Amino acid sequence: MSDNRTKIIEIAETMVRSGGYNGFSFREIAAQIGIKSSSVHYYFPTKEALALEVAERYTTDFFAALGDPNSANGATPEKLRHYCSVFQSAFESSGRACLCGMLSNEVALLPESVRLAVIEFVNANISWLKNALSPATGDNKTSAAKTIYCGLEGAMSAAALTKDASWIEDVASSTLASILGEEG
Amino acid sequence: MSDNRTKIIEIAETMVRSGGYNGFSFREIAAQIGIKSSSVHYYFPTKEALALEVAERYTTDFFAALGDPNSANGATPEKLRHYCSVFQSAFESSGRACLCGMLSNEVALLPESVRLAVIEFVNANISWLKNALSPATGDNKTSAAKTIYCGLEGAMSAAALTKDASWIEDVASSTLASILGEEG
DNA sequence: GTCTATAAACAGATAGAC
DNA sequence: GTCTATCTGTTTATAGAC
Repeated sequence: MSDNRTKIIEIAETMVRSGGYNGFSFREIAAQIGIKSSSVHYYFPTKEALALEVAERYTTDFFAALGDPNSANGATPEKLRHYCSVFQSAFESSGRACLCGMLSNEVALLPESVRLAVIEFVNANISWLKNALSPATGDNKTSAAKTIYCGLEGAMSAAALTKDASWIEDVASSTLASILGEEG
Repeated sequence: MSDNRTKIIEIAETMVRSGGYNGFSFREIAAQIGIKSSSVHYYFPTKEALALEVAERYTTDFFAALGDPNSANGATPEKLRHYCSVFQSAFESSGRACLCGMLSNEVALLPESVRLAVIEFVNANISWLKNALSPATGDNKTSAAKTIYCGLEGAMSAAALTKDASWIEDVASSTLASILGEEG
């Protein structure tokens, strides 16, 4: 695996998380590495191919950080707090919003393959949360999962806008308090 | 007020809500009206000026739909349900995400005046919610307001991605149930 | 108020030399 | 694997005719 190939994906991720799908270009990625845009095309024939690989790598890394929701280690409260902390460090290490949260808003201009990758990220988050929630949540498991996920995505967006990580902390603790409270 | 001026703002709003700040162009707006891009420049000298007016009009219309949070008509539960319904109809009438939620993610590429307009929208939402929340919420009023706002923004984004309005319904009812439950 | 014409920059993408 | 050169189309924006 070439070093430049990895650099391209990393720079592209940063740029997408700053300006969305239309916010990155082969020319600017190349300039940041010190090569020409045609060399970027050597690794990724099209913009769609590059964006897709960025989304897939982001999803892989994100779920690697999350770990197994069915793990015997830790009960529901610990698992949910861990989930929130992954969002928090995703923001704090970059000062940027979630890649897939960013792309979600841009459905209309995404190539089909990228759109499907983003939907996959969302579905995987809901699944993870449903597995982490204890049976006591009952019939509302899906709603609870959606509420946690959407709250954190919205909080990351507000945190990026205001450059203030406390949005994520506040939303996380408030949301978890009510959901865990209901579980007793 | 010229008819075309209004059309320009309306089309620009639709386009920004589809593809963000980089997702609209003078040429395409002109084409949809049936004029030339130079005629769009007659009304709005720069892209920044147009985007700013779009954001301001969106904010004005949004808070007109919300009404006065201090109104004597209706208690906290009714006010909060009304707040959620405004997000819901903003999605259902367009199938698109929130204009300011969209732009929030794109801070890095926004002109300063537009960035400030988006922050103003966010702050105004938090203020509205804090006024609508009953004193019983106590010290956590700000966190509760942030949680409601971020949850709905995230839900609008997911709804736009999946073309499924139920995200907003689910997050709204789940979030309100816990906050109103805490208030007794 | 709308047009033509144009500028200067940038986009994604390709062909072919080295 | 990286380069030069180039194509085609797009962007924001301006000058000036009508």
